[in-house]
Amino acid sequence: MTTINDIAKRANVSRTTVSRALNNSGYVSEEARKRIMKIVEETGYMPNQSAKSLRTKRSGVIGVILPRLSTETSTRVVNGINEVLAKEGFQILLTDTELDKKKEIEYIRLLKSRHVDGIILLATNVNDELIQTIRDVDLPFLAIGQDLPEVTSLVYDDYHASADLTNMLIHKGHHKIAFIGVSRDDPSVGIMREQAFRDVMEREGGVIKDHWMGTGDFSIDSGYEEMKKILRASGKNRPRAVYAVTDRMAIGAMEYLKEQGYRIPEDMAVVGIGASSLSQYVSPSLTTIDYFNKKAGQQAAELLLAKLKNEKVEEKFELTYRLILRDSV
Amino acid sequence: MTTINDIAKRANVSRTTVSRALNNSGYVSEEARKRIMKIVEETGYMPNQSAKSLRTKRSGVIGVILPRLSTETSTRVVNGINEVLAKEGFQILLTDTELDKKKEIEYIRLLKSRHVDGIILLATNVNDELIQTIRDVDLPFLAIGQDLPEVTSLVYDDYHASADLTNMLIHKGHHKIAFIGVSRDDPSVGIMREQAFRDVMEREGGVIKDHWMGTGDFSIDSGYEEMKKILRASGKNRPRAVYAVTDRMAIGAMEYLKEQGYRIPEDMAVVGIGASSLSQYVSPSLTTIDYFNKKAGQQAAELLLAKLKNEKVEEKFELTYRLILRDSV
DNA sequence: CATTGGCATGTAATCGATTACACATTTCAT
DNA sequence: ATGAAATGTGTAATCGATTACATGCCAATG
Repeated sequence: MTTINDIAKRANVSRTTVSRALNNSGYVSEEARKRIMKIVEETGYMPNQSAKSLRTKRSGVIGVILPRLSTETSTRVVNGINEVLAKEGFQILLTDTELDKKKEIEYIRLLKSRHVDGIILLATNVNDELIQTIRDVDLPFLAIGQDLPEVTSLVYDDYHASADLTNMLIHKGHHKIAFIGVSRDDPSVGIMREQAFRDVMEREGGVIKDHWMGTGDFSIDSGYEEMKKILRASGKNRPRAVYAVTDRMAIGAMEYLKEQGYRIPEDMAVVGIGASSLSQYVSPSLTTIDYFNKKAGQQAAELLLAKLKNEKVEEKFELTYRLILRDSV
Repeated sequence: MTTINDIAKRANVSRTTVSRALNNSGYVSEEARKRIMKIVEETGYMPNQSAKSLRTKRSGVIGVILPRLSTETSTRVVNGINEVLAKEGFQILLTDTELDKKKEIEYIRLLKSRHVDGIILLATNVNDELIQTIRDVDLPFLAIGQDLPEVTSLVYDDYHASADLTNMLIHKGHHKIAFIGVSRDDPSVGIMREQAFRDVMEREGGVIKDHWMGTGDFSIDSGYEEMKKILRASGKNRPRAVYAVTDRMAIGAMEYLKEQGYRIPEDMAVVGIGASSLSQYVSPSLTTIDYFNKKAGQQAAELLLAKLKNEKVEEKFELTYRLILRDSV
């Protein structure tokens, strides 16, 4: 492996000059610069990033913490992040918490020790230890998906998105709507979306029944199972629509409905949230809400870059969404 | 930021002893060890990885190079890789070439300069400069998806998978099969799959016509467009089945067929490759081939770990696959 | 009792970069 | 002509860890 010293020797200068030439800092004669660059070309020399990072305290690496590596949402966000960061010469150090809150905290520390320049967290929950850890590591930090106090957060407007979706159902004539949510550990998905649903239903005179309210775990299977439970518990007085807080659960619900011979949307309307690629190609195509995840990733990366340049950035950002009306309603 | 020196001072030992305690190397008295560990706990000290890596030449980071961050195949593979590596305390440094061959090479060098311990490349093409670069960086290296000479490669058995799929179509009574492939830049997908198709068709008396052979670009849209072209060019004597080399293109083709009122599979059978989650939920569900991408990722990671431990590993590995028969045939 | 070897710890070199500071030379304004 | 400013280069310290080598102690061995 060639080092800066090798280059210096071959170019007959000190390594100081090589460093200056490479980083465009200080004065270097045109002559020396050319000589150095030529040798750099020839040898394919690349500065050792560990050494550089040790000295400068910057690594050109951004840590990204995901709840799950294999969901479309995560992938899209990472894609957006990467697009922006790669352009600026940053790399992504990826970690996957597998939805484990302990790991979330552990990884924040780990990334710090790995000298990342900043961290983007796709947050799924909010708790004091997490906030404390983020404060401790004292790095440019960005959260996506949950509103973390005193942390720059990009949040989806879950409340209004959910309210719009519910409203739409009601205005299409559905008053009896089943709901498939998730655990309240996840404030955005588990609480906000449900709250908006309940608020709108109440305001607009919809019918809410306890046994029409299911709780899944984000998976397609859980959507299927919850739908089954709801219909079995309902008997004759069944809901005429079902609102699942994620596309995957909505698609699970659709599967069960189709199996049981219900026609969608005539017998039962179905809606989800997320605009997954699945939602577009299932039959009938699923009405859903697009959260523009990729754009969220891009914006997060841009904000992080601004922070790295010591620009002041606001603390809260609300992301936009779009209702996509399709054939399932 | 606390360093090893801070710990040493507070524990009244030299940093050598702290290092030994932390790495379980050499002798450390039980007493000293306890004192050190206690302070480490209290301060939440984590060794600076840049310094460590500079000295030891190992970073605990594995570079992963993807052709595209946002495909299901990539995601599954990365997921498998991460599962295995995380367990061993490795992190993933992610790069996305956006299908650019230049970047592929650039990133290999970059990862080297970042001191990664090894590289896993999801390869999409094979060329001399690539091989040369891999040889140059001289790192534990693993390729997935293409057979790179003199590089440990995990390859999908594209030829036999494609042959099986074609055979299946023929034995279901389809002799007139359209084919939607991709550019020959990609040996595995662009050449092997087509070659197997042609070989089987010839052997089994299938009908191949030039205007039944399309070339897409992996996207759903391109599947749609190619299907349109093929049917328009065919007139009355149209194919009775279409084999697209990826699920996404198959789904695009299905979209067009459905739009035009063809019944699947009665009027036209459709098959793809990849076992995407889409394939399961489109209507009718798509017959496809599962390449077990996640397992491929796991195996790649395991092999890389073996290499890191200086174990000898073979150069070529053939991955298994599974034909999934669904309703589109 | 002298010697050997295990245990515990410390000193200082080292990894490969950046950078404060010093020094020499050239340029330029007054 | 002269001092100040600009230009070009080098010396050596530094970042935070690991590790070869040295040293001292103590118990066991013959």
